Amino acid sequence: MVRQIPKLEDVAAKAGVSTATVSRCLNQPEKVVADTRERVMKAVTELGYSPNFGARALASRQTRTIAAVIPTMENAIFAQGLQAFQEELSKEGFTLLVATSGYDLGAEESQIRSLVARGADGLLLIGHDREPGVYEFLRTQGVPVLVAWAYDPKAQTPSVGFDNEQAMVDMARLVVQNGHRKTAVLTVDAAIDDRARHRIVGLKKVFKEAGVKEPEILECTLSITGGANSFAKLMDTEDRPSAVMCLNDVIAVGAIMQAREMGISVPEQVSITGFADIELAKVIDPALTTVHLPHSEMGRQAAKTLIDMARGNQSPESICLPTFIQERGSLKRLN
Amino acid sequence: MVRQIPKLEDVAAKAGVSTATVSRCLNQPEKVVADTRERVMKAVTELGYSPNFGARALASRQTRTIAAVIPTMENAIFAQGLQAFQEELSKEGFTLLVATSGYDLGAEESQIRSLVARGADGLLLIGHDREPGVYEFLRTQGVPVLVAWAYDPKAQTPSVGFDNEQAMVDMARLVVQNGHRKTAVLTVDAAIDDRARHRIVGLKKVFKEAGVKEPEILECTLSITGGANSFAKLMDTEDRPSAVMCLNDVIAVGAIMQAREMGISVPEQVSITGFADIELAKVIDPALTTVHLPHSEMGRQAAKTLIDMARGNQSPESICLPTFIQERGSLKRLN
DNA sequence: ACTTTTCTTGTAAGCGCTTACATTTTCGGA
DNA sequence: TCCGAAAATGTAAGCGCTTACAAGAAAAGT
Repeated sequence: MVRQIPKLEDVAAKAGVSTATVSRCLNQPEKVVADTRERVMKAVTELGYSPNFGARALASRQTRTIAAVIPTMENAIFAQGLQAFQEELSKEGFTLLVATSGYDLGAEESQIRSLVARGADGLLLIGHDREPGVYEFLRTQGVPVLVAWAYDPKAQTPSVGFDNEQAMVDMARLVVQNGHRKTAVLTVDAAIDDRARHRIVGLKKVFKEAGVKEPEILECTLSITGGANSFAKLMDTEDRPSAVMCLNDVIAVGAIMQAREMGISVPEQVSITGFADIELAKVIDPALTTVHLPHSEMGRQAAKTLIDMARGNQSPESICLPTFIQERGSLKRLN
Repeated sequence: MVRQIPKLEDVAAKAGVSTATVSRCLNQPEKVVADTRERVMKAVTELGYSPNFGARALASRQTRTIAAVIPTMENAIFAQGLQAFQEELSKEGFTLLVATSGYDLGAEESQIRSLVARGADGLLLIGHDREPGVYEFLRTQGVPVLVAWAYDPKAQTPSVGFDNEQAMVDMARLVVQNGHRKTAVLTVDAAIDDRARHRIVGLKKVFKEAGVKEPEILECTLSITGGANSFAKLMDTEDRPSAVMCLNDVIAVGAIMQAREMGISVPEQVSITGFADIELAKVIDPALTTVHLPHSEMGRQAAKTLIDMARGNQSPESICLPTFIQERGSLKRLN
């Protein structure tokens, strides 16, 4: 004999009120007089009642669920931000639906569609780059979308992030000021990644202004191994760069490990810089000079903004959070 | 003028069939003759129809959603497993709802309740330790629960994980075989963490068998800083241990960094071991000798089992995955 | 050709909740 | 004490989908 899951009606019967009153107790308690409210809440507790999600979503046309599609959970890049995002959502009574795309635009699109079909009240995406059709789809579905990890006030989609270009300008300046003239860049595939592209724009600008030869740019997969392999290729030349700017901490860590492997000392023989300032950056030896990103703050602000949007705010302000250079030991001043 | 989101009825009208037929096309296409099916699918595409989640959940009493409550996303401990878990779910058409507890039992319980209220078809939890009331609640709600990161065939709740005790037995044996006689253990709060407790049981057993003095056990918070602080305390004595066994890679990394800070060389002056084999373990110098865990496999198997349970399999088999010692450089053989 | 069986499709009754609107109760003021 | 406004509660109509059952069409026997 299966014990039935109690429904609103059961609570109503037990408390001797109508279902409407029970519903009000749960959703707008101030509209119910204290006496009845207590009676109802007692019945709720005794029955162990918990509202049916589907019914609630159907009737109220909202799920109090926010979805996020991130490239990956495996490396720490997005973890801290996502954690803060989730915590903030949770505080506001929202739950988080997560999917990963593995940096594949097609996979991302199908995840987006699936999550939207799941009734997400809002969607968090990383970066602006994706097929226009996706935005079109989202518009017809009426799902609020927010982009994180980027800041572009001109874009259609609001964003909560930081200025990738400026952040890289800062880093490139530091590298140039430290006397580096022959440099190289290790990046992920910039064709499908607006953040990487903006960073590259920023650093090229600096090199141009400073009248320094543009760095060689090498793409690699986003993993320690990817960084290591590309770094090895880079060092396998006569005329080695004195500084390798990695557009991502994970890649930078791969580079440092490969340097160690090859017996190249960092930063004495080659300087290496990162981007993101994740936990790994402090653990690697030498610790990484990198661009510090406001991970948690970004996650929190994104959650707030998205909830705001889910509640009906059509045109939220994009937010640009500050970044700064976290100097550690992997960048050396040239004499 | 807001463009209305199309519903099943609209598709039915456009295709000239009943709503039931459309529903069948979507859910059991083999029950509809090819000709009509094509017509319906065409209408679906043209209208850009996507079923309403709430209505579907209400009518079919399932959400095709699986929830996971993990201690944290910030450090990499659970990330890899969670990623694999999500990927497997996604393959089967399920979506993942995530929440974090911050290693707080109370927070975990409220997250569990919230996720269950969200209509999760199944729930993944880390470790067995929690209030009986939680299990009671889950039972009355009829939500299938699976425990990961542990394996206990005797427990009520099925599990997909590994033998924490045996894994630590292996590590402790190795430490003892390497000639260490004075050792210490750095662990998280074992009172609320069955995994840590089992690991401790395992290592104590080994020391007892070997007739070696039991290690001093020190608790610390689960973070690099936590590990570093406790390690410092440990080293701040006359009679330092020759090996510090950390029940977690994150703590071990903190210990190694602190050792570096204090000018204590690892493993020459003190050996350090970890547990989990996350990315950090390879990055830290010296690389960590640690217990390798089948993160991805565990995530995948957990997803499969949980989906199976959500589909009605009442009593799935618990799964015990193998672990092994990954030797790197942080454990030294004493002469 | 006609009946029986098997497929397809349609009809309509919910699923459990929210909420506009109707009704009843409460309460202050004359 | 009575009246009207305001507050509290109730009534009932959906929300958009699934699915048991009914009905009609096609296939298979006889």
